[in-house]
Amino acid sequence: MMNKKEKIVQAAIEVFKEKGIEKTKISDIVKLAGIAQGTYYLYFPSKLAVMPAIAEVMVEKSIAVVKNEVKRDASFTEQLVQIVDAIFKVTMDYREILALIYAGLASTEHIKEWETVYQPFYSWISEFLKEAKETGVIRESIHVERTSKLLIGLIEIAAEQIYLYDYRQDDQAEIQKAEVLEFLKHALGIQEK
Amino acid sequence: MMNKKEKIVQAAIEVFKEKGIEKTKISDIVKLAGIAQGTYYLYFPSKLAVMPAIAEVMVEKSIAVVKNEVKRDASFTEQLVQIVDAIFKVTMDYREILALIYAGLASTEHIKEWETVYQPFYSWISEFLKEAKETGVIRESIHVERTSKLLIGLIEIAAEQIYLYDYRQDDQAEIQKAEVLEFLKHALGIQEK
Amino acid sequence: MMNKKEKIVQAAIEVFKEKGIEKTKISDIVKLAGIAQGTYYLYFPSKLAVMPAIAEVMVEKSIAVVKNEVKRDASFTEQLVQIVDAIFKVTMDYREILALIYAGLASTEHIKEWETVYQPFYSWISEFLKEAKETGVIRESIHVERTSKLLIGLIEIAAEQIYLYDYRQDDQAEIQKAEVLEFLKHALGIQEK
Amino acid sequence: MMNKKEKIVQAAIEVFKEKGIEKTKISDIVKLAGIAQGTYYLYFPSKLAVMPAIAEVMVEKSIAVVKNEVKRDASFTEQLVQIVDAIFKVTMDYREILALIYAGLASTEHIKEWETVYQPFYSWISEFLKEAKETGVIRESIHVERTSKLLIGLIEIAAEQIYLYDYRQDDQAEIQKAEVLEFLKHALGIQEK
DNA sequence: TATGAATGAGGATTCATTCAT
DNA sequence: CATGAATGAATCCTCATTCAT
Repeated sequence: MMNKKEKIVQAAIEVFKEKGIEKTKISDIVKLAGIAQGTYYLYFPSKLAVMPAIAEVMVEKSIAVVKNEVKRDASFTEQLVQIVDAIFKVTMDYREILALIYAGLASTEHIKEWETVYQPFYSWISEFLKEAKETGVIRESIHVERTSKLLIGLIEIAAEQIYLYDYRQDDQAEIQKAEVLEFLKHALGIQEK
Repeated sequence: MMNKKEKIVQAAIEVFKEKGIEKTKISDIVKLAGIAQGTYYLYFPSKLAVMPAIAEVMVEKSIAVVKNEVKRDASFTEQLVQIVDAIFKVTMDYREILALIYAGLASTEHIKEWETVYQPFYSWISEFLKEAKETGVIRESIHVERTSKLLIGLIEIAAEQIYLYDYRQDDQAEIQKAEVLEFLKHALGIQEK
Repeated sequence: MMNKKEKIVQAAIEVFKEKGIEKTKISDIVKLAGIAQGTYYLYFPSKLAVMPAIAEVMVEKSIAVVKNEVKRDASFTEQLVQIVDAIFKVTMDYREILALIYAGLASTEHIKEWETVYQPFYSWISEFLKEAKETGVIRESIHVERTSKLLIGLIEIAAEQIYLYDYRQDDQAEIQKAEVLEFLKHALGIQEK
Repeated sequence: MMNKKEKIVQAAIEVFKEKGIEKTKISDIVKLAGIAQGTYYLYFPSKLAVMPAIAEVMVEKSIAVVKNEVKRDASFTEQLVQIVDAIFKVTMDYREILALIYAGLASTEHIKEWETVYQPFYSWISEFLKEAKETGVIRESIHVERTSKLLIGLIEIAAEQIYLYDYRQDDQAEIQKAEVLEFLKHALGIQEK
């Protein structure tokens, strides 16, 4: 049984996703969470104050999807494909929330928390790159920490562009994935036999 | 002497930058623009309807900076360095307002206009890549239109990461620029003598 | 045709009188005033901010009633009777408002305005006492300004006691009036032939 | 060691005095009293229900001060001076809370209790007047019960006027006391050899 | 075109009160 | 008796939008 705070965060994610940030009413969130209006304010002092908690959950979800999709015993290239697939999937599913987290965090003092929240994701990718670098699969000159951020950022951007610009999403998504993958392979300097 | 529409757009940029989207009132904008409340609605049908016009101005500024910084007679790699410099500069200067535009457009039906507005920027980069591809400076497999979007997106993301995560901005910015440049060179498969 | 501000003040007096301060909603006031909810806030920044304006109107009403009831060509004692009658009437009619003006003013920063607002009433009574003192109708040792305040205060208090304590108001009011009149006559040292 | 009910009353006096009626929350009161929110309702059925208890404590304080200041073996006039001094002192010290009580009682059905609560004070003054009347020190026509209320009301009003209207309180208070005393002496028709 | 007073729907927030423990 | 987490009704105020001038 979830505690009330978790219920609120889950409900908030759901409703924000459904309605967007402006249209969402606290009453929608608490209705879905199955609690009273006032109870919300026992846990969060304002409408926007859930944002950091949501951000945390979303990043956890992203990591979980990536960890689940990626087969660690596959080849590096295969794993890269899986990572792109996973990030595209998460971004497509949750792009509205991700956008509003960004806007929500940006419009408050919570923006500093973003780095902390994303850190586990970066760390996982860093580790992935580090192994590949050590086995010579990617170029020697890669700086794994900084590259992990560029890599995640690039794939997210690529996924968002699909959503923004293309309406025939299904095939365009595959084309864009292929493009970003090709881009990434060269960027990482993959040398796989 | 600016006409009223321009005054509104300039004032809106100023106020949105100052207060963020939620906190900005039409009354703030018209006060700064020196016009009456009702006059706003002669030019824009709603609060968010000014966003595309703002976006347009901002993208024009971005393109102007890029065109100004890039020397078209330099080598491809030199021009790439200049492009990265230019986009970093614009993003650092206007990142707040750019985030707002994105959020503002995203929260309305105006989001489709984003592509139109950004198109001249993409076109310019596409042309730049096309020439390089024709002269064999970058790899043959590049799809210039899609790559132009990835390239701009990647550089912007890289610049934003500096702002988000690093406080010692001056030296970190240079390191990040170098990293993204290296990343890009490999991604594009540069073959320069 | 009254302007909007006056309409609001009149409606506020009416509704406060009817419902008391806690139970009164802004929506009640604007409904009675025949204006929109938001219009209220064009003229007064908060619910309690009408209070000084109400106070002013109430004191004006009090003075008007007194001036209307008192026949200036009657004897001093007769005029005193009329003053007592007038203040009792006003206090009975508007005691709820008077109480909440007092509470409302007291709970804000507006309390200093009270003196200004009551001043015309004091002045009128002062003048009345001054004439009587000059013609030797009341004792020589009277300080007219200070006594005017005591006199008004005493009559108001006497009227309020009736309201507070006695339910058979009609006859009790007459007894209390007689008592306060007797009290006052001695206090003023009336010497009327 | 105080019992819980007393703690609540004391805390309520403190908080109401500090914040006024509207701004005071039950949570403030219980926090200061050092008890749980629910415990309040074991002793008082509503927020305003504590008002009569506060009133009682305040009136007890008033009576105690009067009894303490007044020397029963002094002459009537001297005792009158002492009564005026005592009521001025109490009113100056507690005028805010007294105003609140009045407003608080007035805004509920508890107002009827005010008479009961004040009764001991009235009785004490009545007794004082009765003795004076019997010994011929004050005029025969005095109705002692009704006059006791007028007397207390008049002195309180006089004291409040000092607070409201005069900032140089020290000397003004003495002048006002002298004025009200003179007023009272005549009103009561004192005949002291 | 320009004005700015007027509108009124809408929702975040508060807080007195309850009740399961 | 005591607790304090939970409740949810109640309302002030905001502010985008309109429209008579």
